[in-house]
Amino acid sequence: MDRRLTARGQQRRRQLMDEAARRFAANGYDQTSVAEIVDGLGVGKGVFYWYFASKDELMGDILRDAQLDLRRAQNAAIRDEPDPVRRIALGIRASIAWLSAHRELFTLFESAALDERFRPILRNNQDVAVADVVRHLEEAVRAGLIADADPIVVAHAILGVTNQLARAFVLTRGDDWEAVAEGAIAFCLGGLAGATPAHDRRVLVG
Amino acid sequence: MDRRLTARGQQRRRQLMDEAARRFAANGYDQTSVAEIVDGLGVGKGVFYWYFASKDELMGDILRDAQLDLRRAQNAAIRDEPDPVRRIALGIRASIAWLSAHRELFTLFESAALDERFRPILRNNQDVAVADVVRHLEEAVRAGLIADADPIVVAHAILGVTNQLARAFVLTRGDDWEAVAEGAIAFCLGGLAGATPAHDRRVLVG
Amino acid sequence: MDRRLTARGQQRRRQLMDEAARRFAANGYDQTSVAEIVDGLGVGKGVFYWYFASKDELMGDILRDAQLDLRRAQNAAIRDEPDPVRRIALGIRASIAWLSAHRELFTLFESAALDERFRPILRNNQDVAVADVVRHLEEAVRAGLIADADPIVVAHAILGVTNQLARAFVLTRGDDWEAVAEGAIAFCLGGLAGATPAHDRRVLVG
Amino acid sequence: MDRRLTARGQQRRRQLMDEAARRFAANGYDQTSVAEIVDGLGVGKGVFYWYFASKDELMGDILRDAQLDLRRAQNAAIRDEPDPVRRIALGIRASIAWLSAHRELFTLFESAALDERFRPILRNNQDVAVADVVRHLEEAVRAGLIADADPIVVAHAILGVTNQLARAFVLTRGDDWEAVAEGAIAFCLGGLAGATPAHDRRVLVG
DNA sequence: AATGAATGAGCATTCATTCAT
DNA sequence: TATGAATGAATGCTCATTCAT
Repeated sequence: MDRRLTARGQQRRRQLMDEAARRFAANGYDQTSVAEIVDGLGVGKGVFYWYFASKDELMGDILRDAQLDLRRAQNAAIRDEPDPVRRIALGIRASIAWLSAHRELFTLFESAALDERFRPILRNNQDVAVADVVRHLEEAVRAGLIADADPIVVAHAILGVTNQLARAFVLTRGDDWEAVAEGAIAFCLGGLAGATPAHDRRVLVG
Repeated sequence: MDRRLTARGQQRRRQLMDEAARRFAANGYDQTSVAEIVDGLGVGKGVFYWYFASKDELMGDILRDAQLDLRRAQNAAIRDEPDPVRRIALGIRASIAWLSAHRELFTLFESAALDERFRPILRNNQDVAVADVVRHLEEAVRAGLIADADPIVVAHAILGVTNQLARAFVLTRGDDWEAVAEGAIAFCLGGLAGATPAHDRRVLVG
Repeated sequence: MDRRLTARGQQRRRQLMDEAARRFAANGYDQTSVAEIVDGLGVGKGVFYWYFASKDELMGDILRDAQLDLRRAQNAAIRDEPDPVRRIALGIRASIAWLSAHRELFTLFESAALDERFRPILRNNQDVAVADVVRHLEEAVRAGLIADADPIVVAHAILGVTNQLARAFVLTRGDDWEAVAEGAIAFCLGGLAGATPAHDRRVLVG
Repeated sequence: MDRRLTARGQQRRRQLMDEAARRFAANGYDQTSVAEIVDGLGVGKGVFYWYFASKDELMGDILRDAQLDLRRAQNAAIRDEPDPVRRIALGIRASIAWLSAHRELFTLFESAALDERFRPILRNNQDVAVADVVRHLEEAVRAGLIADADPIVVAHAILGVTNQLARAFVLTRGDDWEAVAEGAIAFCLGGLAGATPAHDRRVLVG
């Protein structure tokens, strides 16, 4: 589906993606019909297939777009921060902020991760995210800032905390994302022991 | 659907639930047809509706059964352990062991949690799990064993670590569950700082 | 689509094939919808897909069935006839008789022969038919009964005459098939010259 | 759709008809979408409906054009030939030559002849062709050149041979059309007996 | 308890045609 | 003349559920 789109066309395409993302998140991909999406926009069914080759392709486009945006937000937040531990904390903050601002995309990520058809699209991205955190962790270990543990395991643990807290508090209860981010960062740094790594406490961002 | 079932009937019902759980986990609930399930067992379609009122009800039964079993495993592991921090660690171990032994049910939990139709069934259970951990946490705080932080947040963080590591290493890569459990427990206790709570290190089970 | 069918099932399947063949012949394959076929029989749409995996598969089954039947009729007509020229004449007669009795299948053959999707199914059969005639021709040449010409070309010419006369007179005008068969045989034997091959004239069957 | 067309317009119209004929022949009329045709030419969909009122009308125009051209070729080949049998032979030659030069139109004729929507357009023409051959035949019979048989039947037989050989050898196998024409003429003149009509053999053209 | 058969609403997708620019 | 956009009826096919036996 490679069409020369006018400005109006671009806009329509966006509308369709947004409407679809909203509904996919609310009711699930399979439970949402193309008819529902176009009806929600008050356009004919043909419009959909003018912009997307299939429902699957639309989903793929939504996911790829969203991943790119999330990644951009994370990188922007981390840029220029020399301290690797603070970089991790800033990444957690940025992630929760983004997930809070794009709740339906968060939901979409989670269900796509469980779906044979879409997992491949996400997998690569998840791997990149883990690799990023791993890099920070290794730097921090070398600098003696944190304990020496398998960085891949730790990276997954951090992602697990971040996602679960975002899901439980931001998504489900609508809590203030900054407080949630504080909690996530604190737990990741000190665990149950509540200790902070071996440098000053400025690491707690914000 | 409350039938007096013969022994053979009970067995048939089990077969159907197992076959369905396997397929739901592999291909998704919506992507799995009733026809597929009964064909997989080599029986007619009538059999299905003899034992279950609907596909949704079958899913509900599978989920409830599985939750009950997981909960039993967790309680059995914790029973008699006086130290609240060790209870948490034992709970993490038991959870990862169970998820490793019932991978398809783990997958099922995750997708059901995202599905309007089944979330209610899980929600209650998730809440109970959180409440359990919260109880251990509060006791541990009172005993001065761990730092004082919002126990609900911490409980969710622990669940997040546990599930994410189980998913990433046990489900996806098929790693040895005991090593994964060690990693999860270590991270939960000490975070990046790697400190262990203010009592002896025997807390690391196994 | 390999189902164990009861007697009633077999009957339904037949009904569907007959109804479909009639409509395909009348309006064309693409112009005939599955809905039309099942409505014509007063059954639900699901019935169709209980018996056939797809509309294409149904068409294939119809064609294969028909070819088998035509071939049987031809072979039955030829059996026991020692004279190769008479065998050809008998084959022409049998073909025109069959086409007259199954006009809608005749039409179906012709359109399938032009359709990428179904040509493969027919091609093989057409080749077999040509090969059969070729065999008779070669025997007749060896016996000095007919002139020596490229048998493959002649075989095609005979098929061309047979089909065209059947189409023009039996299908379109509804003429008596026996008279048409006489005309076809006469032309094939003698062409415009009107000569009959070098043996007695009993070759003109019937 | 009767537009005053500029030179460029005429050209566009031709382009569309050629592209469409090619695709209709290759994939079938119903299987070919208007979108496919205009995309193949790299123009917008509006162009199509500027030149043709509908897809059906386009097909009609293609068929009428082609028939006219074939008829012209046949007449040009026959003109000035006084011998009626030779006229028939020349007609066969001219037809096979033309069909060989316009294979996609040949295919189109055959499928249109089976289609309710287009048969009327062809029928008239086929009747004219038969009537032409009938006239030659009657003249030949009066002149004592050929045997006396129902001329309408014979005319159809001749068309059957011509089309079938053209289809089998020129279309399908790509054989040299002149050899195929020889075979067709020989069979039409002498049938299996191989006799040539009661005048000199110069009748075999070429 | 179990089977083969049937139902029919629902779905993704196609496509001839029209329209605004 | 030409384009991108839009329409909406129609199509092949699926599937949860029901029914007769």
